[in-house]
Amino acid sequence: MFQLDLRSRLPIYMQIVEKLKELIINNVLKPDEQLPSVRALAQQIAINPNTIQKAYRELESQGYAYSIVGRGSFVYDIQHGETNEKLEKIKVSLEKMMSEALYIGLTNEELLQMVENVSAKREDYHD
Amino acid sequence: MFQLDLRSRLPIYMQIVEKLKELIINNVLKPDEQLPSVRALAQQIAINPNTIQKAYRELESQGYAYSIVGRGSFVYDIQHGETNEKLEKIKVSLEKMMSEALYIGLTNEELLQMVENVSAKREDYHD
Amino acid sequence: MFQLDLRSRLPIYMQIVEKLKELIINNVLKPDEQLPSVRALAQQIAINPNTIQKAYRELESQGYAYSIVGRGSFVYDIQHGETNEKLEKIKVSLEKMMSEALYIGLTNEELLQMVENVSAKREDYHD
Amino acid sequence: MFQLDLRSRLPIYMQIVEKLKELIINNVLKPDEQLPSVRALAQQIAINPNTIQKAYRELESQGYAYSIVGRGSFVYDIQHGETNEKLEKIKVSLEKMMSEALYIGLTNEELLQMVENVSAKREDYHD
DNA sequence: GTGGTCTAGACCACC
DNA sequence: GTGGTCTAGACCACT
Repeated sequence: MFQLDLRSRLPIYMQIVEKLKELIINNVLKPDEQLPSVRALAQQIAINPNTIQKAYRELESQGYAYSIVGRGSFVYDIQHGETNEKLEKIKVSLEKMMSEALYIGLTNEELLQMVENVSAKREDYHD
Repeated sequence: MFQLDLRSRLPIYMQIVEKLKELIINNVLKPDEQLPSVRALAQQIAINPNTIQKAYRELESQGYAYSIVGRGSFVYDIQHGETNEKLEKIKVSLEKMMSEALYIGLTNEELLQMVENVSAKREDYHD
Repeated sequence: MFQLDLRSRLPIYMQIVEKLKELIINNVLKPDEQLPSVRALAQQIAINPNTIQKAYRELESQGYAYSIVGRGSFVYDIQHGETNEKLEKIKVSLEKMMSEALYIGLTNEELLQMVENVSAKREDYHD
Repeated sequence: MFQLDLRSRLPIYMQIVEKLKELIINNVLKPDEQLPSVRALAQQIAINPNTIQKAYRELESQGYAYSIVGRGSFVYDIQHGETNEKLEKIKVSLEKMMSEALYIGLTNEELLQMVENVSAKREDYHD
């Protein structure tokens, strides 16, 4: 589940952030569900607890989780937050990346197909 | 043309890479066209030539340029190369980013609209 | 009345303190009026009595309540006490916060308007 | 300049954050001005560099500073950012604190005087 | 020399 | 038990 690449340029704590965001976005971890404890996850993937905590803190400042001392860390229900700024930023990044993909050889049809796949996948979660 | 953000977290050489990629992707710099010389560009944007060189090396390793000793650097005609790996990578990134955008509130319609915009823009370049 | 946010970073006992202070400040709980008993409040909001007790102790040490063994806890009539220290502290905090608000874009007019609103609200309580 | 209270409940790194925010808000540290380096400040106030870095990171996530590897940390020009959410939050806090101050015994006149003082102080900086 | 990452290990507050 | 703070010390990328 947590396959880290210790040699990657991407810091370990960011890799953990990415993995967890993916689980949250794909609704594997649901709003208000508890994340593994800092110590437990640290032991499980054999990483220093401070690194895990750094990841959780980053997740928190990105609005994907919240922590309560003595209780644990939990998935933030994004419905409660304002996401307009984030959305604008991600739209800019998306456009750049789409342009690059088309340049490299992705066809319009393939791109549209991707959009449909992703959209369909999301709708499943709402069942 | 080269407006760098010296305050960005993104290293300067990577900003230069991004700018050049954008020019290449948007067909401003065409295949086999010569890139500005390291010294010329360094002087133009008031940056250490070493930084420019680093950017050009990175551009090369990403498959967007090639250099001929004693002649200079040129835009790589990506059609000639194998882009499957790159394409697969970018597709993975694109899917992740689309999922995230939908998660934080982008609607399917807005996403489709973005795709159409980007596609339309590309077709213009081919005129 | 006691809507606690179990997801908040603020410890539960401090949330209770804040709520009670709000009720006292807004004259809902009047001087020398009895506060709900530890057990009653604990049951009402489904929280461990120890936590309530801790809140009451904090309220006491902040000068908003006093307790009589065997009788219960009561609202302290702050007019009777020395509030100079508290007042000085809160004035310092207020100035800091006002400066920050102005720095991030609040206008003088908006700030004045806020003062008028708060003042007007207080005068109502005296009716 | 940096008088820390090691026995305070407020973590050291947050005390540093508060001090620096104060300097920024009061225009002592101006936009794009360089903050002391992590190591330099750590040595100056005899605190572990990691703690300073944590403070700088927090300052960054609050939108008051930005850091560039190899260059240093700098004051963020808040004009560039969107501050509406922050402003709404601080307005709520301000109203609560004003109510409390009036309850403890601050008069309307004193409160108005404070507003004028703070406003006047800010206008001076614009000269 | 700059900020950033990571580890190992200690101690604290909260519940 | 939970997350949070702090230290000491090593190593890396960027300029």
